[in-house]
Amino acid sequence: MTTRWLTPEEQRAWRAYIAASLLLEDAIDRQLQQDAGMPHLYYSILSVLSESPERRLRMTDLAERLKITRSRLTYAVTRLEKDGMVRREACRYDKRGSIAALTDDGFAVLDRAAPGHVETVRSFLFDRLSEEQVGQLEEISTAIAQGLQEDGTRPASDDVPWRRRSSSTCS
Amino acid sequence: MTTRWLTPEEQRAWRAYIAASLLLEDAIDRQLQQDAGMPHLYYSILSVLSESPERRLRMTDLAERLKITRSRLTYAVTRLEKDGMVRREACRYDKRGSIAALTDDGFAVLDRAAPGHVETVRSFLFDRLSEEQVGQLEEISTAIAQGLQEDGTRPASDDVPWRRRSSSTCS
DNA sequence: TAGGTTTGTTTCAAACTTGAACCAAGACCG
DNA sequence: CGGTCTTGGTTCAAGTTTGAAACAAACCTA
Repeated sequence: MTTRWLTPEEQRAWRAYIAASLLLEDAIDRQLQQDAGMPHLYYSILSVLSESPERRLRMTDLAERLKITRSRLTYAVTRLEKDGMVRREACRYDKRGSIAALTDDGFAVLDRAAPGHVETVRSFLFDRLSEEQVGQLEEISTAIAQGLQEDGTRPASDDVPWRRRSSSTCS
Repeated sequence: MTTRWLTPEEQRAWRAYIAASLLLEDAIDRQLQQDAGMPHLYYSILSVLSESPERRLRMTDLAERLKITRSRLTYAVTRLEKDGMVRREACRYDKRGSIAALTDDGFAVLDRAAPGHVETVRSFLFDRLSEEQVGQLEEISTAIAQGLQEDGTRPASDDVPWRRRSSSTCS
């Protein structure tokens, strides 16, 4: 099977995409580091928690939503806990489980940083795109994400069709 | 000035984008780590070098093309040099300069890994998009990248309009 | 219900990134 | 020239990420 190389159009799209995503993440990380003292991911953790019922979520569910590994999340939450933004609680129904809960301090920080963050996302992303493009971006991103989740690191193909990990709310 | 929050459409686009970019980078990093023993960025370094005149480039120019900091590049090149993929050479015309040159070994590794890499990019990205969407992705990405480069970490606005760092080829 | 497997989470070492500080070497200017 | 500013690169410490290994609790299943 000979390789199907990228067409010139694909090349251009790919390179532009790489550059844009690098630059964008960088800009957002810098802004949040400045204004909230934490990188984007950490801010996202607070953000997701703040929108969850009772502002708490099990570690695995949190990792799932953020599309990161559990290990990475453990590290991040440990830091956030040290800073008092998050508190870890035991899960009553499953003694293995551990729940991350947003503290009032954490919420306050999020609240203070949110306007600046939104402004940044707006000025670097949405201000540059037409309404149409925003829709296109969503569709493109969704298509990509979907493809990547279906198989993740697919367990040998002789496995069960595919079962989504059920997320027990646990509280 | 009251914050202009993201509209529901923007929210969706933003979240989908974040998820997609995280997942995609992850998948590509894993594939390359597997097949080439190095993360995506390191592979890109070899790739950019391989397309440069004489397969060599000054550190600053390389960093510029890859949209990364010089510090990050220094670290990466040091590793690649240790692995024999790249060689550092002095710059004749500017004694400060240092040039990264792709070695034959480096080229060989690149050559061997390229098909798998392209295949991955294809299957996770381009196979999921229509021809039209590829064009849209390029336009969107270009718009974003452009906005982010113009100002970078803009030096106080009372500065010179903006001058692109000239990239002396130096050899 | 003992033994084996899966699931939820953390731990650990190695690799990588960040940003500020540092050190030359070129560029400028009086 | 001699001082000063800028540019190209590296260094260093602190922070983050990775992936594999370790654990413990829950879940089978015979």
